[in-house]
Amino acid sequence: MPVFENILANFALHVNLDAAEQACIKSVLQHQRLKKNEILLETGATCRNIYFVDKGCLRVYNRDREGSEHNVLFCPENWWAADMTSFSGQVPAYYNIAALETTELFYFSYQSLEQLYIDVPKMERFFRILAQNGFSLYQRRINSIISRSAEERYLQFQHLYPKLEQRIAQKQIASYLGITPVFLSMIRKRNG
Amino acid sequence: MPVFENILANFALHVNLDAAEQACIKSVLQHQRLKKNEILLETGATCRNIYFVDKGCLRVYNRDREGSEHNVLFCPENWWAADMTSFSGQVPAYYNIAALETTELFYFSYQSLEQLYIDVPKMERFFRILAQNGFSLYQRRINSIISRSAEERYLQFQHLYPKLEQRIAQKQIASYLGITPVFLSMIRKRNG
DNA sequence: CGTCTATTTGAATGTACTCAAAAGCGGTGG
DNA sequence: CCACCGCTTTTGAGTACATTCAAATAGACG
Repeated sequence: MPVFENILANFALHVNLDAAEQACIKSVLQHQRLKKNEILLETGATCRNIYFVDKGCLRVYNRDREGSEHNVLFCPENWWAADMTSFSGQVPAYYNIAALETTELFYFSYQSLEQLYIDVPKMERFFRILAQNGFSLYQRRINSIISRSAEERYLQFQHLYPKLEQRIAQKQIASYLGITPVFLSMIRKRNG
Repeated sequence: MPVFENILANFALHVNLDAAEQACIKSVLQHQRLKKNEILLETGATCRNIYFVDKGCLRVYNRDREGSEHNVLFCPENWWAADMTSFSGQVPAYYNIAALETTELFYFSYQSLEQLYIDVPKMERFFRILAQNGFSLYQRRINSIISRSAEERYLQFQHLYPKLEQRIAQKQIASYLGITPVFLSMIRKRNG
């Protein structure tokens, strides 16, 4: 039986839910467990669910024509993950999503979330705020990439995702920073 | 007297509004005209309004420690502009917003939009979808910056903002691409 | 028309990449 | 429990992409 503590705390960051609303949400929330490297979504498929990471870590990435992968986002505990475009329009996804560790998720299917917007209108507000926050996170990330050197971005990564560096492979971080693993290794050497 | 045609068409992309709802929206929509280089929002101030560009073009940018500016977004006709974090939380802004041309805007103040979410719940949906779309636009932009060369990004810029290149200064585009105006000039030379 | 700013051009420099090889580390099976 | 395999990280050398600085040219606007 899953524990709803983290996800309810997450909702509580933006909306106040009464017991009936919480019950309504719990009744449609689904639960899933992923092993390391398991794939949750593949480019071209439709992103049918929006995921809350209860434990573990996901990465959102895509593969370019040459076949190399680029991470756009890490989702450790208490982050939400989806290909937003694919999910909200129910169209083919641009991104892949995979587990970097053994991961436990809650998720809403597209249909159950649309119904939930009707049954619990506060959820519409919650996901609007969530999207806006994601929006501003990305806006700053763009800022960071266009205005800072790889070394500065690496230090920002450490700040945004405390302790994560110890949990995941360096090549994943390099991919997130937009540099090669070789160059990240050199940066790390410089920074003790 | 402003013409509501463009902005109503914009709402209609995501929600169907009846005459009463439209009237309600019109009654709180405000209008503003900006001259070229006029500033709409400055870093540190609170972003009190969310703007719809009816005519002209805005840029969203910030200034780094060394004093140089970095554009994160251009907003020509039919785009929405705000510092989302600042607006949605009513906290100090990270970005500046300024006009690249003579620009005509519609806008909602924070208070009037919060009230509008109550009076016209469809607007909650509209702005959730808007934020999600912005979110996915940025996600792809990050992808583009971390995986493509400056030259490829320049070609993508031309595709995302057709004709805009003719309207604004090259140094603005260079700032958006995260390169120097000098290097953009070299790229343009190569591409005929 | 003159002034101010933007763009172009060129040379030298620095940042980050590729390729290649060696070293380290984690898991699996004997 | 250790040895081996495969993958990740490190190290080094040479290269490509993008920058800085400086000067010349072109454009915009009062």
